[in-house]
Amino acid sequence: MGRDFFAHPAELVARRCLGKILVHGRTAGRIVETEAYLGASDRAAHAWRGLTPRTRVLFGPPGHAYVYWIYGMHYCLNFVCEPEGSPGCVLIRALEPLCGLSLMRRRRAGIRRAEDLANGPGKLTQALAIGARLNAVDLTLGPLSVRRWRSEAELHAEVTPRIGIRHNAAWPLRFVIPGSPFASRPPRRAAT
DNA sequence: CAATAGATCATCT
DNA sequence: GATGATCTATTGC
Repeated sequence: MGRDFFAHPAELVARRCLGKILVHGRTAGRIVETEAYLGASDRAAHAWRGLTPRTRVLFGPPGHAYVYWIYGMHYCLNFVCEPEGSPGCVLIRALEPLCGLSLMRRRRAGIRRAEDLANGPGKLTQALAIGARLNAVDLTLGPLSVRRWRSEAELHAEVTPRIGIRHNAAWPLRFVIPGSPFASRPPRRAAT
């Protein structure tokens, strides 16, 4: 996807990312779950406090990766959205593994089910080997990129509150492909 | 199945 | 010095 794909409000880009393919080297997966993070109005967003050394990338031009280290253990991957100066971004929360499955299994030792290889923000960065070196890279140049799968129409999205945050916990900014077994939370079984 | 503890460190107050 | 956009293993019902 080119720069124009990312140069829109984060909610819109988050929705449109569903079904797209995230590629890094020989590994790739279909994006099945995303979350939008906004700017100064969104206390859950890193950019809420404004421009700091860490959030510099978020205030830059769209179409770049924002990779941050969290809980002393994990990396999370975001796509910078909106025009330069506006810090909205999209957190990639889960992938359906498509290419390089054996490599992913090696990176995620001990995982048996394919559904568990990349069904969480920290898991997918481990499976695709996404780390601090990829912070601020341009997604339109590679080696990290987002691609369209065939000419798929915009998917219907299930919209829910975001996960794991304290502030604005009710805002409906999480987008999931309905029924996907690769989302970070399994679809609730239908009531009888 | 649900709840919880522990790992562990960059970032900002 | 506290906090956090998490994951895994373990415990308890």
